[in-house]
Amino acid sequence: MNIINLKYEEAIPITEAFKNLEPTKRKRIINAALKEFAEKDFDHASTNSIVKNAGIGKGMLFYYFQNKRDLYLYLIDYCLMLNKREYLDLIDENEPDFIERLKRASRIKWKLLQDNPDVLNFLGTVFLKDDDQLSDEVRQKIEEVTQYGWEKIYKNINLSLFREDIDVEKAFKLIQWAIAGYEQEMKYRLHNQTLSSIDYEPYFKEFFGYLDVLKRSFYTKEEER
Amino acid sequence: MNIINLKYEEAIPITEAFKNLEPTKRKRIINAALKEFAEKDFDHASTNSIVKNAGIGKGMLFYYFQNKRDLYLYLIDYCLMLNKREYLDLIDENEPDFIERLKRASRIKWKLLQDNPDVLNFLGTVFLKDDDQLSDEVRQKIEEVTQYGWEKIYKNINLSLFREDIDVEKAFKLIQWAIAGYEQEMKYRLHNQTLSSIDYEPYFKEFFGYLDVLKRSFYTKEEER
DNA sequence: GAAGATATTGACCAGTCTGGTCTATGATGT
DNA sequence: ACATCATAGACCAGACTGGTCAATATCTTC
Repeated sequence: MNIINLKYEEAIPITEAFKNLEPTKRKRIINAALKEFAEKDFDHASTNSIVKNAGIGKGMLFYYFQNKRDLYLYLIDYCLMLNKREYLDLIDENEPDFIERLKRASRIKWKLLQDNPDVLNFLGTVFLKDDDQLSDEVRQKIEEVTQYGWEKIYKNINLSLFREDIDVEKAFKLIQWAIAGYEQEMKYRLHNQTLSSIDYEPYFKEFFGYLDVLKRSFYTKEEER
Repeated sequence: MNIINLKYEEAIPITEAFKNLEPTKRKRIINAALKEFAEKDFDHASTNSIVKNAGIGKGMLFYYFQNKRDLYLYLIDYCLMLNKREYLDLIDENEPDFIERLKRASRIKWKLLQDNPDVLNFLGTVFLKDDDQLSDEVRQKIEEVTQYGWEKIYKNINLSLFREDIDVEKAFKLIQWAIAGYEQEMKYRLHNQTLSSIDYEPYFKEFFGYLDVLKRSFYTKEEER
C-alpha cells in the first residue's frame, strides 16, 4: 500500500443539521471551538465560551453535536483533513533540494495559517497528548497523517547537495529547528497585531535570508559540484 | 551604571512564617505553586491544587501569603533571583567562542532545570504575558534580568571566528534556535520518564554533535585562520 | 393561511470548583 | 498553666460546568 495516496474518509459521524449549515456559520462555530480547545485542555475547555464566541445559543451546539466529546473528535477529524488537503498534499515532493522544498512548504503553511489560524495550534495539542479517550480509529488516522507528512518532507531529497563533512540527518534537524525558531519569533513579534492588514512579504524575505545562510553553510559550493 | 553587576533585592514582602519555614517544606510549596502557575494562567491556577500537591492544609497557604496574587508575585521574584544566581551569573563571559559559551551555559541551565524543573517554564509564561496587573517594580525587574542575560550571552564574542560570507547576526539566531529545538525535542522524548535516574551524558554528547555541525558550518576552518 | 417540520434561544438544572475564612486543635516553649 | 505559633480542613457564597428542555420563531408544503 502506497501511503502517499492516503485517502481521506470521514470517521466521525456528524449530524445532518451541522453538515447542512451555511458554511460561514459552520466555520464560525468550528473556529470558536478550535480556539477554545487549543487554549485549554478538554476538561477545562468551556462550551459556554464556545457558543458565546461563535455567536449561537447554547442549545444549538448540542443540537449539532451530541456532546462535548463528539465535538472534540469532529474537530480532530476536520483538522487532520484540512492539514492534509491544504498543506501536505500541496508540498512538491519532486523538489530535490531539502531547503527549497521546505521554503515552498512554508508559504503553503502560511496560507493555511492565515485562513485557519487555530487549526495547527489545535492539532499540536492533540499530537502531544496521548489521550486514552481517543478511539483507535482516530488514533490511527493521526498516525497515518503524521506518516504521510513525514514522507512528503523527506522523500526524494537529493542528499548530495550537502557538504561531505556534514551529517545530513543532523542538518535536517537543524534546518527544521531554524524554521520552527523563526515561526516562534514571528508569533512573538506579531502577537498583538491583527493578522490581516499586514504585509508579510518582508518577513518572508527575512526568513529566506536565514535559509540562505543555511544553504551557504550546509551545501557544497556551486563551483565544487 | 553597569548592569552586569545587577544586585538582587527582595521586592515582594513575604511573611516571616514563610521565610522561617524549614527549607524542604518551603520548596515543596514553591514547586507545587510553580507547577500550577506554569500550567494554567493566573485565573485558572487553583490554590486547592497547590495545597494538595504541596501536602499542606488549605489554611496554611493563606497563612504564609496574604492571597493568591501575593503568592504569584513572590514566585516571579523568586524565579528571577534563581535564574540570575544559578544560571546567568555562572555564564562565562570571557569565553569568546559563541557556540562554546552557549554549550557551557546549557550545562548550567540543565543543572538548574534538574534542581528546579518548573522555574524556567514558569518564567517563560511570565515573560510573554504582558500582565497589566504586575507592579512597575516587578515589571522593571523582569526587564533588568532580561537585559542582564542578554549581555551575558553576547558580550565579548569573537566575531572573527565566523566565516566572512555569513551574516553573524543571523548565525546567532540560528544557533539559539538549534539549542531551543534540541531542548524541545528532549522534552518530547523524555516526556514520560522520571527526570532523575536518567543518564544525561549521552544526550549531551548528541547535543554537542549538533553544535559541532554548526561550528563546522559557520566558522572558518582552523587552517584558514 | 393552516399544519407540520425544523431551527433557535436562553433560563434552568444539579453538581463541581473557586479563593478565602475561621474555628478548633496541636505543638512548643516558658 | 499559659501564651504563642502552626496546622488542618469544614465551610462559605459565588462562579462556572455540561447538558436539557420548553418556548418560540422560521421555513416548507399544501
